[in-house]
Amino acid sequence: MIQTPLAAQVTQTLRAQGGRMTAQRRLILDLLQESDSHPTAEELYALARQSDPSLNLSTVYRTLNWLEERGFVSPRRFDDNHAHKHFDPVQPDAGHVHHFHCRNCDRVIEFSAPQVEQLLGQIRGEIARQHGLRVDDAALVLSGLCMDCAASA
Amino acid sequence: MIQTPLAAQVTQTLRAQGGRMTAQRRLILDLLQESDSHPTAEELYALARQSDPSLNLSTVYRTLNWLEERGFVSPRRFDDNHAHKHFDPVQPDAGHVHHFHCRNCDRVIEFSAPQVEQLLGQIRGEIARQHGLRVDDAALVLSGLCMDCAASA
DNA sequence: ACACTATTGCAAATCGTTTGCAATAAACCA
DNA sequence: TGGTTTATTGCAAACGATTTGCAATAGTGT
Repeated sequence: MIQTPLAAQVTQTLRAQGGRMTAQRRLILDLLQESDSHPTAEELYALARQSDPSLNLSTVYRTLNWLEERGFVSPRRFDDNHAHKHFDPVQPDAGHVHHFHCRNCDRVIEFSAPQVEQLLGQIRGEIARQHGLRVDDAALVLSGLCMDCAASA
Repeated sequence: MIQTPLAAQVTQTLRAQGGRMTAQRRLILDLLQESDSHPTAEELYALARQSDPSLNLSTVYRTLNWLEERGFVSPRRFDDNHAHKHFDPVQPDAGHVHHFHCRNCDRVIEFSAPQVEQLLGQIRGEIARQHGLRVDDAALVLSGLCMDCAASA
């Protein structure tokens, strides 16, 4: 059986923990890996049902939570209002990535910017000292219109 | 009647739009203005009920939404998981503010960092060109432990 | 003071997500 | 290969945060 890298890695972890690789999980994993815009559970569910109409939404959520607990995806909310989580497949090798969120179509685009890393290094220390905080993480989120939405506007 | 700046401003807008300044709204506005850590609706509700036990949670939500629609507060989610909105009173004069979120006590601390503004100026153009995006806004969120939580850890 | 209608409290609905449970099906073993 | 074990599924019901319909209440301009 051909496996996408993600599915292969997950299968290993699964085996090691007495878990089982099911058709549903494989489907969800493959869709997650293909997708470039970090999908929400609903989006993944809609896609998955094209291949397996009997798949249940709660299975999608359970799979995503399982993946999250083991560090294979990380959830993010981009919309401050009625917000659903987007699931971001984690590439262990890639450094810190930042995100752009299209406020029209809800699509998410990843980018990395070395200058940002550098600045964050400074800022973190400075802010930490100034306010007495312990800064563990920094996320930069840009928002606006993606290429497609900008074109059709 | 003594009015906090926020309440005064809101009253003006209210009048201009045929709205009414009620005791509930005044209470919520004053608490919002006093509070330094951007409170959630529930937090505001709990505080407000100390003065007015008959206040209803839906009134808090309605007031916050009304304020949001007119640009007096802006909602933000900091926790990527089970997340509630925090409401951030908007100071028209202050420039772009960024946020620190304590992952232990959920407190939010504002800060401004001119260097970030500067960098964003560069990045925005670069990212925009590179990915064909139109970048309208940028938010930097730091997270970790606030002073109090860091001390007691 | 009166009338007009914006706003309230209440209860029920909503949205995204989670959970209990009995039925199903991977994985391990004879 | 078939049988056993138990992790995983589908379903329906529960969940927490937020929103809504509605009749009762109370600001505001006259």
